[in-house]
Amino acid sequence: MSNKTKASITDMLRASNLSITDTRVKILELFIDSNGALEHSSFEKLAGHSFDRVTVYRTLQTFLDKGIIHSIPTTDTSIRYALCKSDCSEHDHHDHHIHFKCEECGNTICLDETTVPEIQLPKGYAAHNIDVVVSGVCKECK
Amino acid sequence: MSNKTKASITDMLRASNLSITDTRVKILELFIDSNGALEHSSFEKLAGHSFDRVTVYRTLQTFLDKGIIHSIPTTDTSIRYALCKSDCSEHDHHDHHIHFKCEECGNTICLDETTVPEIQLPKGYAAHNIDVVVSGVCKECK
DNA sequence: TATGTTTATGCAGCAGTGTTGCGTAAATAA
DNA sequence: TTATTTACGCAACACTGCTGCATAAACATA
Ligand SMILES: [Zn+2]
Ligand SMILES: [Zn+2]
Ligand SMILES: [Zn+2]
Ligand SMILES: [Zn+2]
Repeated sequence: MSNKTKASITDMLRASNLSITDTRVKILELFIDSNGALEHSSFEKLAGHSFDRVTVYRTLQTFLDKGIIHSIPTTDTSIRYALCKSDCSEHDHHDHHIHFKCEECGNTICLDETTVPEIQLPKGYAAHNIDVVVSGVCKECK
Repeated sequence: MSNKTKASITDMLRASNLSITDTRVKILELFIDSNGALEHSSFEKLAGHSFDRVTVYRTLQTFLDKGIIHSIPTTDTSIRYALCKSDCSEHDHHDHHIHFKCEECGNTICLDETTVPEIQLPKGYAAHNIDVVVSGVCKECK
């Protein structure tokens, strides 16, 4: 982790009116380093048990609220999170990209270059949010 | 539950080479009656604690394996299941419809009349399955 | 830099969820 | 009806997510 990245992490936190704490910086570092979606249990493993489970929960919830990360739906019981790259803010997420889950390596990634297609809903349904999760084989594993 | 439906339930089970047991019949009845997606905890409530939690888990897993039900991704930790209406079979699910989760009533339903759109993936990615979950307000709640 | 106030963290404890092993009961085959 | 196969129920366990509260850390102010 370069000093440059560390500086941008503190900037991110300040921009969301969050105080700079070791846990928050570390979790953001993990997001940046991982370059993909992380599930909850990953943080404890990756961070080497250096902070409490409860703190991780609260930190992720805070990041979600502030529009720093977004959650990705899964068909298992874990929730995955990834950094918001567009300019999301508090109560105003607008990540409109597709998520890809590789069946080989298990990684889930944000396909930032994609956009979710227009969905034609039956009459009477109003859409607020659309989640598209594609599973298959990623370009590393093919 | 009419006798006619009961007969078709036993047919469903026989078609998948599953023995006819009270639990399996009851769970299929609940699916048919609910007309939507059920999450795990629903079964225990709806069935009035008439069978064990473990049995429910195993039954749902069996139904998933046999292509009788499909799972629907969520951003919470619950998994929702719904009956497959197309002719899915063991190891060969091909439900290509959109799922809708209502933010008002909380219900999740299969929009059987819809089809998932073509998704343009970046080079190197191979898609096996596409899940589209739209959240918003359903036609009952608007 | 030192001090007071606000905020985040860690811990203990709890409820809910999902899994495994094993003996018993039920369903199917004969 | 009996034998064999399969499913069920129970006990026990691990994991997950949450809450309250005391303490520690971060921030604002002087
Ligand atoms: Zn992969
Ligand atoms: Zn994403
Ligand atoms: Zn509704
Ligand atoms: Zn469906």
